[in-house]
This record gives sequence, structure tokens and C-alpha cells, in this order.
Amino acid sequence: MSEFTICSINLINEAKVTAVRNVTPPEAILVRLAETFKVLGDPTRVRILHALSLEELCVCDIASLLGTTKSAISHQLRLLRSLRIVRHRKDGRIVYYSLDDSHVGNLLREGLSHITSQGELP
Amino acid sequence: MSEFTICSINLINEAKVTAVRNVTPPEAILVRLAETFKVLGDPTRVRILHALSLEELCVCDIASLLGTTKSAISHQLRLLRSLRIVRHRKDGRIVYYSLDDSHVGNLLREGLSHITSQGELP
DNA sequence: TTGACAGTTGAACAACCACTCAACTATAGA
DNA sequence: TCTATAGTTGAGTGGTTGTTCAACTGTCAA
Repeated sequence: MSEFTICSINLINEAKVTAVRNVTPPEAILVRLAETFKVLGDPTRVRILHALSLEELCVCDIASLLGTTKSAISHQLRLLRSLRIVRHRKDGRIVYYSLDDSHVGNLLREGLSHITSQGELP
Repeated sequence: MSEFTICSINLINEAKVTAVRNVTPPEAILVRLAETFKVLGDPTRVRILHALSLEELCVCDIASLLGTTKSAISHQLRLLRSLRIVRHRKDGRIVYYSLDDSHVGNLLREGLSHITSQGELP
């Protein structure tokens, strides 16, 4: 077993680390991947996005469905809109929202199937 | 277009909302789904998990690979261990970590393929 | 036994985040 | 015009979180 010290950082298994480094996607890609997962990492947003994956809904309907305030929903929708995950359409006073990013919808469905096919947590 | 007020909450499209409600997974499932995505919603954890999906590595190697401290990595590994996402094996002073949850590995890979096949953000 | 090192841990801190509240805009209907 | 309602927005707030720092444990080798 070899031991090295490079740039004041200890390395135990240099070969394995360089092998991993060579097939690791660029930093920017992994950061964007984390950002994508982060958007889905909130119960309110997950429920909003799941609902929108089934139907086009207005803010009022989503608030009623989730049992929260229109303000809270509107704040989350603004975030989702800024990330181009959600699209909006005005009809008089009412603003209808729908999914705008098929990737997110797919990830949601895949994640859901993983969860439901999974055993119990300890 | 019908308008209702139920339990002091306004409903615009009652039919759509009840239709969505009928095919929405239980609250607990969606919360767990969000928790799963939340674990992946951090750059450090994503990079750790991606590395471990390729090789079994010790704390020192991961810290060197990511360019951070062993302490920061150890804290994250403790979280991942408590969620049964990561497994550890002691070899003398050295502790080797590897993935323990195939679901997470799959989600990571699927998310990555979605990202890389995606266009640019605005 | 002693020193070096891999790894863990708890406290502290700064940054972030989701929600609430109140004020506001805009549109429909009377 | 006047009122009610859908929706937005900004400030504030309490809670969460990722990292740092320092102290600690445990193991190897001399």
C-alpha cells in the first residue's frame, strides 16, 4: 500500500483516486446536478411538481390541494419559474401553471418508482 | 367554470383538483421522496456519492479528490451513513466507504444523463 | 512508550431557506 | 365606479445546514 503527500494533502490510494478523477464529470456538471436535485428536495415543491405533472393548475387550486397559503405557493412557483421548470399562462385574473421541463418530470417519476419499490427505513 | 369555497379555502377547478388528489401518492411517500432528493441536493454529497459509485475509497482519498478537509467529508459521511446510503469498512486506521443503496446510485446516474442531454440554462 | 496520522466529534458560525404577514396590482362583476 | 378576489412581492423571522476549528480516539511503526 503506497502513501503519498501531494500539495500538503494526504493520499492513501493514489491509483484509485486518479482513476476516479479521470472519469468524473466536470465540476460544473456535478454542481448543476446537485442544483437540480435540490429543487426536488423540498416537500412543498415535490407536491407542486407532482400535481403539475398530472394537470395544469392555478395557484388557488394548488394552495387548496396542498392545504397551504397562496403566498407560499406563489413564492415557490416564482423559484420554479426562474429555473424554467414551470410555465405560466394568464386567463383573466387566474394564472395557470404547468411543467416546462420534461427532465424534472421524468426524475420525479423515476424517484417515485425507486421509493415505492424500496423497503422500510430503519 | 365553477367556483367553490370549502373550509375557507378557495377552489377554482374542483374537478381537476379532486382528480389530481385521487392519484396523488400518500403524504409520507412524497415527503420521503423529497428527503431522498435532498440528500443529492448538495455539491459535496453529489461528488462523494459519484466517486463512491465508481470505487471504494477512504476518507483521506475523498478529501483529496474533492479538495476539502477530512472533517467536512467525515461529517457528510456520517449523515450518509445514518441514512443507510453509504457503508464503511475498517482496515487498520483507514476507513473505507462504499455505496450501500443502489437506488441512490441509479438516481445519480439518471440525473446525470438528464443533465448532460439537456441544453443550456438561460 | 512515544510520535505520527486516519478519522471522528461537538461547538460555533455564517449562510441559506421556506414560510408568514401585510401591502400591493390587476381583473371580473355588480 | 366600487368591491371582491387571484396573484405577486418584499421584509422579516425562525429554523436548518454546511463548514471550520479544536480537541479527541484509535491504530501503526519506530
